[in-house]
Amino acid sequence: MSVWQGLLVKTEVVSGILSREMPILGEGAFGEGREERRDAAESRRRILDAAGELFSSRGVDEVSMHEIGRAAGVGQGTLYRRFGHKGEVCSALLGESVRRFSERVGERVGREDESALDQLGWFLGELAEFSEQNAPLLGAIRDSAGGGRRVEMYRNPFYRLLRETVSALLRRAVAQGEARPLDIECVADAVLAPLNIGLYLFQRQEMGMEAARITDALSRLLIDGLRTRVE
Amino acid sequence: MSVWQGLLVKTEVVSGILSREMPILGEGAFGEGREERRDAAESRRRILDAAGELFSSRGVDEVSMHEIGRAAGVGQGTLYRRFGHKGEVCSALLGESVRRFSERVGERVGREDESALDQLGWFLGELAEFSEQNAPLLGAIRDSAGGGRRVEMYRNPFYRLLRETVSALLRRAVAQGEARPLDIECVADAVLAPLNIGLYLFQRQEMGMEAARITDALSRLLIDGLRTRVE
DNA sequence: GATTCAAACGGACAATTGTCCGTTTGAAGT
DNA sequence: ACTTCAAACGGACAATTGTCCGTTTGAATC
Repeated sequence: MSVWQGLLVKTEVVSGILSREMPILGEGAFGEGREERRDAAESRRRILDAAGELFSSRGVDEVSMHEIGRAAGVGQGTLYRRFGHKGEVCSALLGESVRRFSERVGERVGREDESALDQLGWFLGELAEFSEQNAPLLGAIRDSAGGGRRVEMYRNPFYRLLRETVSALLRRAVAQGEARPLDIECVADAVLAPLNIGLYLFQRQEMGMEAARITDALSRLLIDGLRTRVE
Repeated sequence: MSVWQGLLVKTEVVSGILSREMPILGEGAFGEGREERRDAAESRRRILDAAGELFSSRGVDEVSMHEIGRAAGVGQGTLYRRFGHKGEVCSALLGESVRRFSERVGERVGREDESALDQLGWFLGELAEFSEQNAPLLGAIRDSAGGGRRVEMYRNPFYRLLRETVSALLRRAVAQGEARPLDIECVADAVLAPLNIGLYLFQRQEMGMEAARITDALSRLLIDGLRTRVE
């Protein structure tokens, strides 16, 4: 069971590249096959309700899976059948936020009348804002992706959405002569890396940097750095 | 007990900025206070020997802390007194590699006769090579930095060494007019982020990218991006 | 309504991490 | 050599994660 499993989100980002239905995460609809059985659907809801309650009252890190099961009134088998690990519970709880984020991004990044690099700068700001708002859940998701799940972070649909968005913007920027040529696949990951949740929280909380300082520095480094030289 | 505790390494990097003794990690010498008691020193060695043996025969992820203790012939109390968690065992085992790495870097980055940005490009290549060589231990260290230890990754002396090196190079590049002005503190983290072990392994193994492709793309993005425009 | 069975259920169980605490010991001072 | 005690020792114990498996149930079919 993948971390980002469940709900489908219609994404129409960047000239059709992501225009097909793409599973993101969350509670609810299924991609294919039959619908969830009624008891299964109720367990899912009860688990997520209980988890949301416990997380907001005591903090994500302080709540164990057993505790979630107990509060939801379901056994361990049921809990782990629905959500393979705590990261999946957190991913499901993020569903609504991700949906809003991807819609907001889709609206603006779809337009081709605006500079691609400007849109990329705006996108990085939005992503920072998203991380800021959802830091506890994102942190727990990161924590749960260790050992055999180490690469899961980068294979899930949400990260792929981010990467496809950045790739598409870079592609357009290069095609229109706004940015110099580059290895788009590889650079897309590199552009996203400085906003990984671990580093972001460290800079914000331990180094005491303002959010605007971080996004400004990234814009200057990456966006201005990519821009074709004015000679 | 910090992840990077123990051994001292003499670092003379970049015009004296890191010239004082700086604790990095490892087995052996202590920074201050009395020496380790003989039984404690022997426990440490036995633990590290056993861990090294088990790790190389079965893989880091497949070995538990209890197993290490049993193989080393020490109790759990002793094991956890020496190394607060598995990440610290891995850090200690990395000691020798880190020492060689920092010496190699120190030799070249100390010289001011070479372009700072060229040195930065070389440094990123060395760092990628280091990650490649030590991927299993680095991965396990990353995994162990979760929950309450989420920021530990960025506070440990090894990461600080990396950041100081990058900062110093950026500072010199800006001072000499080779790079345009920028927020050095913030950009140093951003420059290092694309080489974090999780992403690096994903690109190498899952995306099938060659090491040279990754470092080339980073050089073009970051180094060329920072370079002052030729007008 | 009865039959059927894949899916869901729950709770015991195994494995791992990390802590606690009563006992032992190295080494410094007398 | 004897005393002293901070530090180290080991192993039981608590907490958490994740799996297994016998039992139950929803819903499609007859």
